[in-house]
Amino acid sequence: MPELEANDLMEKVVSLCKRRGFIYQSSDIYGGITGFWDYGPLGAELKRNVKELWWRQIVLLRDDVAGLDATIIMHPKVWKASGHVDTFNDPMIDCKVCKGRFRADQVNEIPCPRHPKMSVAQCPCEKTAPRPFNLMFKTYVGPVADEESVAFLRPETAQAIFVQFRNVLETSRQKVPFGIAQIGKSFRNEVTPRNFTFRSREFEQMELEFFIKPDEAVEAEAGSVAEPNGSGHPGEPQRNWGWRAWLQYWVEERIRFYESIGLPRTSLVEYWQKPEELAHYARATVDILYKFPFGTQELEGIAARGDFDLSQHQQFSGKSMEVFDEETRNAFAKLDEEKRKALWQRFYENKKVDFGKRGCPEDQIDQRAREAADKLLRGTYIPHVIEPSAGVDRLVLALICNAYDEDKAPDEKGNLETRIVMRFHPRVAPIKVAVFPLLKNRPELVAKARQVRDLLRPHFAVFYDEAGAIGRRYRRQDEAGTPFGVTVDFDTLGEKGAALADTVTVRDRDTMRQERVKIGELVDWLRERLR
RNA sequence: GCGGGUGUGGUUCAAUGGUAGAACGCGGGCUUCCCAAGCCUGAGACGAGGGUUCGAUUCCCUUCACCCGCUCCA
Repeated sequence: MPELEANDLMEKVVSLCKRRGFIYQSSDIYGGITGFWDYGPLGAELKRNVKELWWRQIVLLRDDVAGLDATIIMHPKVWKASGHVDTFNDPMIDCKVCKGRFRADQVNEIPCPRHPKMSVAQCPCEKTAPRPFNLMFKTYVGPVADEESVAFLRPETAQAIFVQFRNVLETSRQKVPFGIAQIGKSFRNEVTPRNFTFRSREFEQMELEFFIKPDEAVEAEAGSVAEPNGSGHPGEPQRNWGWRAWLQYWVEERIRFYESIGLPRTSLVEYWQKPEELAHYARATVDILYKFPFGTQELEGIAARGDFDLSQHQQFSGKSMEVFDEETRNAFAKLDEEKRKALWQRFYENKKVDFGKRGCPEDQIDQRAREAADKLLRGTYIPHVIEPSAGVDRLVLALICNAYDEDKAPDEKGNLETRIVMRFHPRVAPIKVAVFPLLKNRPELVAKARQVRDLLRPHFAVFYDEAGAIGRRYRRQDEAGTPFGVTVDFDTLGEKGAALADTVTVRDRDTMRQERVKIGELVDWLRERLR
């Protein structure tokens, strides 16, 4: 494709999305609503395919991940424990002059950026009144809208997984290491939704919380903790993997996934956050970015979060989030005294740091860290977690941007015309195969084509079309990204002899070349190419 | 949240203080033996609200949405 200006490309993508029914503005007839988008017929299929492929890859094809489907509204304490309420509930004051935003309770201490000798409270700049600034959508549960009934729409799906950790553990017969996966809607009242669907206020996430043993437990069991070699897929999980190896494993697994649905590796960027960028509870975070026309932006974040989340919920709920791990207990029992002591010490030191970060009272830190280290030696610990967290909508947008292409194709008279074609990977293509009678005014062709449609329909997403010239119908499907077009012609009816009878042409979206395939073999032929 | 820009059929664009046009697309019909062909025909728009005016899609105000730059982004 000739290099398009990024802005032009986005405009073309947005207009195609509307024209072909991938994405519309929410509440379009009322003028739209900022930050909300709807998926039309093709978009809905595309998005479903993405979610199903993720679920298949993460849950169905593995022994060690279980699924979950939790509610959007949860007990408000969930967001207390997670930190979402406190971090974002502070009233903020915006300065209209310097555009700064300050916590209302700090304006007396913070110097004004324009008048550094004065505090924000003292400076003459025009400022807004203090306003609550919380990115969580608030609602009320039950008929009375008072403070008692306040609840929030979840700003991420992850917390539901932590909250149901105990239940899943007990009913799924999983043992650490294992994961819990969930796909679902999340809501953030973003200040500035921007870039089409990239940052929306209502969006969908695909999140996995993969629970692993603390490194000290791994070392007790395996003798040492594997040092990942920096880059590349580390292969099948091993019992000596600590969090670093698991992190790398999931980064590579996820990149492979993106490649498997058609995003070339060259379109992706793997970004290891610098220590100063990390959230306070994160040990490491790797972003997988996609080179969107409007910039290289995050598709997925893979965070090593230690035991922060489960610990928080244990503290706030009073319910234990610990697991008893027989292997760990037995391993520690067999260790010599010196090694056991060394691992105890290391775990204890790490715990002290963690408790400190979580705001544990100074005078309790030491004792609680000791208790946790003692428990570890008896095989009881709070699992650590690796969290691959992906945005469905931004992935769909990436697939659409990646698929958009223009090339030149000859029309009926042989003149070259611009052809817009969505080069979706067949796995994600909304429609897998279109079926056409070559001409619609020949009842025999139409009848046969409908038979072929009915034959394929139980197996694939099929679109049947008999309107207009055959070339026009091919082009329509090019814009929908349909990888295959099946045409019933006169050969199919046996007019050129028995050898071609009951064969159809299959037209390839990308090459526009055709191949004759027997109707009886069509399902298998297509299935092989749609895998 | 701030500043700038843009809002006309599904899409992309025109014109106008006095009946809003086109191209492509879409529906129906004819035609057509493989890549947006042709013929006939049909449906379809001034983002919303207010104001000025005899009359507003056009001028003014407000609002909403989208785009660009800042800001924000657990």
